[in-house]
Amino acid sequence: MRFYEAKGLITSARGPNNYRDYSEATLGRVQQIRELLGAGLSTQVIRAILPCLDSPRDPIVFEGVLPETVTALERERDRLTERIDVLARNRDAVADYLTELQKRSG
Amino acid sequence: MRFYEAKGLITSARGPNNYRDYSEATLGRVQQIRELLGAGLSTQVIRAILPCLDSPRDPIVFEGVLPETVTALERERDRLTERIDVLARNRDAVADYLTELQKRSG
DNA sequence: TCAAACCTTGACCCTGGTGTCAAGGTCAAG
DNA sequence: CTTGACCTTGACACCAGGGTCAAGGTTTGA
Repeated sequence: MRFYEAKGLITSARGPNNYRDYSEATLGRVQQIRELLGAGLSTQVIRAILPCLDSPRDPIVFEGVLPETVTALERERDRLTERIDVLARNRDAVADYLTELQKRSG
Repeated sequence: MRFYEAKGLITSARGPNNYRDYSEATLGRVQQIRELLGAGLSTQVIRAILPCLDSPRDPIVFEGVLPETVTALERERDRLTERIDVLARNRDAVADYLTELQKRSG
């Protein structure tokens, strides 16, 4: 999607035709982005954490990371953990309800 | 929010004034709804799973549950688990990246 | 050469979840 | 009674993520 490009999530090289030329790594990233969007993350959060997600043919860079970036990543990590906790708690509630239902009908 | 009421997530009794009268249980539900919305769930999913989330002063009902409802809940439970897996995987990737950074700078 | 198939951009429209604002009804205090 | 604070509804506008469609350029193949 051009939307992702406009948001700075992916970059595309342009041929002399002005046609977009997606690298293999970019296609892998698109998969990751769709997965994360489907999981409820916003493009802002995805853009923040994308650099530390390994994708095929696109090694992670560890040098020259700003302290500001590190604190932002720590914050996103914690927010992800909170989000996971909320979802897990409610998933467990649904699961418990279902097992209770089965216990009563069994 | 009236939005939640329009979506069928909460109900409000009306006094003779036509003013909304939120019960204590409803206020608790609003908290849950906000939490789930913040975690990236849609109001449709929330409406589906709300009935099996216990809230203060509002016991869960186990009788007269349609088989259709049960399968819907099982589906939502599985979708929640998928979502949690995606988030946990990426959270771990961020965390691993951060520890690797610290290892290199330490 | 010429048409079909593809790409580009830009302009729209749509759905969800929110915020705000105006026009009116209701209530309590002065 | 009157003023101000609250509530109601409906109509907006907003942002995010996405889809579609027209107008124009490019490539490919007949």
